[in-house]
Amino acid sequence: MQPASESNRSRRPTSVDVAQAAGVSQATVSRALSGGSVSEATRKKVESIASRLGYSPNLVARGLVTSRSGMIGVVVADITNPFYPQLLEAIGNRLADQGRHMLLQNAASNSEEEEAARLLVEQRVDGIIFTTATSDSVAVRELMERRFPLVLVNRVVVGHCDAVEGDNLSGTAAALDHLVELGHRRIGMVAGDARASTTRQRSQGFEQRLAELGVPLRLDLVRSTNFSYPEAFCAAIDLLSLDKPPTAIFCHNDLTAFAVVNAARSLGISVPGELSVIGYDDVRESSWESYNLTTVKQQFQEMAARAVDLLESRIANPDLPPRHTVFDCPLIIRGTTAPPRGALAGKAVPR
Amino acid sequence: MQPASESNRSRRPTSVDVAQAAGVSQATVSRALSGGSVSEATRKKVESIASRLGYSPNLVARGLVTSRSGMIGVVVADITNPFYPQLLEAIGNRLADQGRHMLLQNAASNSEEEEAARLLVEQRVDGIIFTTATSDSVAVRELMERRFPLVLVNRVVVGHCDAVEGDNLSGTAAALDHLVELGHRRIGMVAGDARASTTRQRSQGFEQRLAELGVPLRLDLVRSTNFSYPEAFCAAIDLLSLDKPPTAIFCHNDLTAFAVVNAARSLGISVPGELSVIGYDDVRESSWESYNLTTVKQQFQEMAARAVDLLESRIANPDLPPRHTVFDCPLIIRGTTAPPRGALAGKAVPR
DNA sequence: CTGTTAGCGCGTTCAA
DNA sequence: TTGAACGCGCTAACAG
Repeated sequence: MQPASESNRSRRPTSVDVAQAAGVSQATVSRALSGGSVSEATRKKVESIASRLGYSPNLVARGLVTSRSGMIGVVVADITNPFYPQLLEAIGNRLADQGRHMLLQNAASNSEEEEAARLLVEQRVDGIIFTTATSDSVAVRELMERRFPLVLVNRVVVGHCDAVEGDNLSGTAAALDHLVELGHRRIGMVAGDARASTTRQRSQGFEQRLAELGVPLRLDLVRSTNFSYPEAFCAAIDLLSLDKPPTAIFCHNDLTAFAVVNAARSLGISVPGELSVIGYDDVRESSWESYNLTTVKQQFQEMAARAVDLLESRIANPDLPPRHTVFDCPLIIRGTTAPPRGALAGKAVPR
Repeated sequence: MQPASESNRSRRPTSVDVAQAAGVSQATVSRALSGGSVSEATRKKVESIASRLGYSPNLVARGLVTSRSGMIGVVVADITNPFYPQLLEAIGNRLADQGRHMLLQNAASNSEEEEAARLLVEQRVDGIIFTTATSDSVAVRELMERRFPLVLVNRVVVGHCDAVEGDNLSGTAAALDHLVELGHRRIGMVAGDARASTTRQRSQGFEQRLAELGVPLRLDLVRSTNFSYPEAFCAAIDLLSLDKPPTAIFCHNDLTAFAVVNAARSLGISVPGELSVIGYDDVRESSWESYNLTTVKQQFQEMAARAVDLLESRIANPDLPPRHTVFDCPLIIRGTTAPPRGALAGKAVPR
């Protein structure tokens, strides 16, 4: 039934095929389809033939010529942490607006990050967004030296590099102000990976603000994690099993805050009755009734948009000076914070 | 300080550069670095020079020759639904094992799905994993006609195509058996998008099993959603505000089950005391204390691994007959299901 | 084992 | 406005 004439069934048509069918040169097809100067008549003809043949340009071949792939690499640390999907959604939307695509790499460890960066470079992405760079990140350092377009989200490293991040010091300060105002004096912390700049800044903000508030820093109430749920859960169990457990715990992200809340519940400790918990990020789940988490908000949309814009301008002009944008981190007070049991709500009773 | 001799600072070295430095032909470099037959001596020499120059092959150029990009496109419906990150993690790991990379596209609507597919094809991915295909998916149909390598995860469409999915009928049946056993008779359902095969199968299983169990199907207790949290939350408020609300609700995924639990809590309705809830997927969050959700488990790891394997073999041999793998969906009983208030735990009291 | 040659599909000169 | 020719960086065939 089918005409035997179509010799190459599964081969995708190329611009040469379109050119032959249209009776023009391949160069004319190229111009017609990408806005070059051609007569209106030939443009019409080429376009109609192209769509009839189901032609779509081969971006690989185009990339080889233009040395621009149209792809942006994005490296995340742990895609199952809800922070990243929500950030990725924002980044992806912004990239799509610009006709770009996202090559995603999950990189849990530093070595995986290097591997991810290598792959992205080999795939000739036009730029990379890192959301995972730790201070000892070899990959980032090497790319910077090569002047490869990249931007760090939620991280900074030594040396100068385009970056967007939240104001971790003031965000942490706001969280502590709230807790101390409520009357808490035994404040614990579930920290993230010490090599991440967010961890360092939030830990520093923690110490600093406690000092300013005249509240003792209790290092025995501080635990390090890798930002993951399981480690935070264990850390919380550990803290809550102390003879004198903290009355409040400040967590370096919402995921670990969830773990702390759940650990408390598993021990029959009520939140916020017996334990106050504060997270960081304000992922969507935090606002849902089951957690109703008091947390420090990161402005996802704005950070993502800014990161993409920074990268875009960096690709267009690699000689720009490094730029660094810091976003506000407002405290969102919800239901996991309350005065400590038996406290008189801090030093002052509101008039 | 720097020698002025390096004329082209920012240009990446090519295999020609390596060849010149090593005093061999470019073809030899290519062979040496990709396991061709060369003498051990020249291989050593080429490798050392390549790493000294910081050479890494241009995968775009390689792709143009081999017409294989090494990339797999993955299309998801809503990356903020925790089901997808957990599936993506598994897919990504499996792909990485095979030296491939993942080009991610978020496609909320059907038109976005077509756009996503078009982009992936233009980028010359070697194959596509769809996790979103609805029955009226034009994109999938077109790709199938072109015999483009693709596999559907958690979905099937009319026509034959490689696919992996859970056993939705038996999974749903197990959920209903559990509810009816507990004594529930007014069972509601928060369904997903009617165009998704999972929705159709789970709805069909719902009707079918209720009939088999002799429990009346109450269509007034059924609501459709787009699988999202906000729609499910509204649907739950709606159902729970009825004069005679359901005593149990079966949800088409965990995300909507979370919404139902939270909606109940926002109305002061206790779960499972006054309302039993069952989800579908068994995402990690379901097992955490705050939800402790009874749910039907999908076997992420296995489904992801199988999907990648199917795609890999399809790429290697496009003429394979279509294959369809169905995974068991065991019921995981946790804390959101209990007998309805005042019930005598079903028809029979165990001996 | 190695060098030479020929493309992969496209964008981009240079002439006409 | 259009066509011919070239080359992006690489792999694969073919000689030697």
